[in-house]
Amino acid sequence: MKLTAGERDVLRVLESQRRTVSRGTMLRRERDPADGMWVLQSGWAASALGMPDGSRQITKVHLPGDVVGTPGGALNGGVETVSMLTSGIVSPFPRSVLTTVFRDHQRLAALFFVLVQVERVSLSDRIASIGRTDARARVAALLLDLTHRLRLTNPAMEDRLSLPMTQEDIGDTVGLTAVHVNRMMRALADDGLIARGPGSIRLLDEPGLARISGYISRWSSPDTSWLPEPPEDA
Amino acid sequence: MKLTAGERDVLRVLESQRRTVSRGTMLRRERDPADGMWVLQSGWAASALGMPDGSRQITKVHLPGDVVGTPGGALNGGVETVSMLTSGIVSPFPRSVLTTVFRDHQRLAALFFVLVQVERVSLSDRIASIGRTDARARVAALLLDLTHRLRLTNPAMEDRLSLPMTQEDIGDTVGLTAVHVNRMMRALADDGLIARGPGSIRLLDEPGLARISGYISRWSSPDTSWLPEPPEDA
DNA sequence: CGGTAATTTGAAGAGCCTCAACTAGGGTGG
DNA sequence: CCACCCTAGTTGAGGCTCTTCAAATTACCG
Repeated sequence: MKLTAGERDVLRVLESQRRTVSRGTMLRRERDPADGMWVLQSGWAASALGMPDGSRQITKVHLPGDVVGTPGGALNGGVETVSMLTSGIVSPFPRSVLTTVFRDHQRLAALFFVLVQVERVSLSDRIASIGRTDARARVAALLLDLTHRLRLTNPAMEDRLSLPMTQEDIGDTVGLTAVHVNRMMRALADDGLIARGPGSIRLLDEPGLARISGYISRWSSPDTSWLPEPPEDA
Repeated sequence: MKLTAGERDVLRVLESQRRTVSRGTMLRRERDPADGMWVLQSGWAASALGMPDGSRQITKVHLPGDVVGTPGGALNGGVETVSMLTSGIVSPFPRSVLTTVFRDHQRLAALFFVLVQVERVSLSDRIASIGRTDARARVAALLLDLTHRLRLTNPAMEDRLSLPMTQEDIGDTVGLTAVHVNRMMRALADDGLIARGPGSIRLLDEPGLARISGYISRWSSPDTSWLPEPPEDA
């Protein structure tokens, strides 16, 4: 789909401001007032909920190119803690831009709608993974999910996944303890499904991983046939 | 927030068609072509994913008034199976209406965007519940969630929750077996947190339920301050 | 090169599942 | 009108998965 000049202008505004953030930086804390979203230019981030007992659940791992903190665009209270898993660069996506988009760039607005739907499906898949599959399958599903998403922006990527998450992070994402994540990674390696290096993992048998995890790639191009026509450019 | 005459017209079109459906009816199956969404006029429905081993995970329980099958509005393939938990009435929400809304009713489009964000937050909460709390807490959180949502449309509702889900349904929602759901309901009753009747439940101690489940009500009114102005009516 | 964070491994126990049997209700057909 | 059946709920026993706690090893960073 080709963007019009006007649409490109809007998106370019978003990249005008860039903020370098280090690992562990919290872009927003739960209950903070929500003032907008971010575009993650580089680095990995995570949205997480804190539990009363002190543990946390990562609800979404954000990769470069993702729009981060989308609930902050539309909802008042900050619902999730957004923090950097690695150092990186973020561009603020203020609410005012969202207003402009919905007012003047209908097609772009519809695209954002699609974007959130894709996120929604992704969350549904994680619920199914955590709720109905065992530990090994959950870890496998996460590895496949990250790999497929990274391939979208880097088609050259092969079977090597550079994974800047600690086993604690992984556990917080798939609902396991770090200790058990460690055992499951070992199990996957013992079964020849993956090979582990420092800070990276090779997926030796993607069909095998998909089989044990029930993973289905949903990252094909979404439907854009229903989008309204963009307004004429000046 | 007051809707304009034009906006009301669009929404009224959605209610023009009504289809009566019985319990168990599948509005859409996974992988079916997705042709749109529905407005659930009455009855309860569920969106679910089927797992390779034959089990299923309910990703969302839909109550009267909900827009059901939102991914089908924006995405091509049907990703979830949508089925009726009770008999009820649904109104089709075809994609073409979504196109119209985004083209001619910017503020309404933004409202839909907010709606999906609310859904997204709800899914995040369930992930945290399933991933990081024990069985009793998960059941308690579900009961509270349903109660709070029903109160939005029926403020007169007190502590009695009419619950037309089987224990199997509940288990599929919170990631447990029906057998264990049964034990947890009994435990909640033994602790004086709930009282069980046939087809309904009384929440005797909502603060207590909230405490053990870590449940936080997010169903306060969403932020609408950022919405663009609606177009002038003719 | 020292100190801290992250990973790894073991042992024991808790939580949830599986299997199985039994009960209660609600509808249907004889 | 009752016998029957099918679904849903209930309860018990045993086992497996995952957690917890603890300690040792390795990697990383200043």
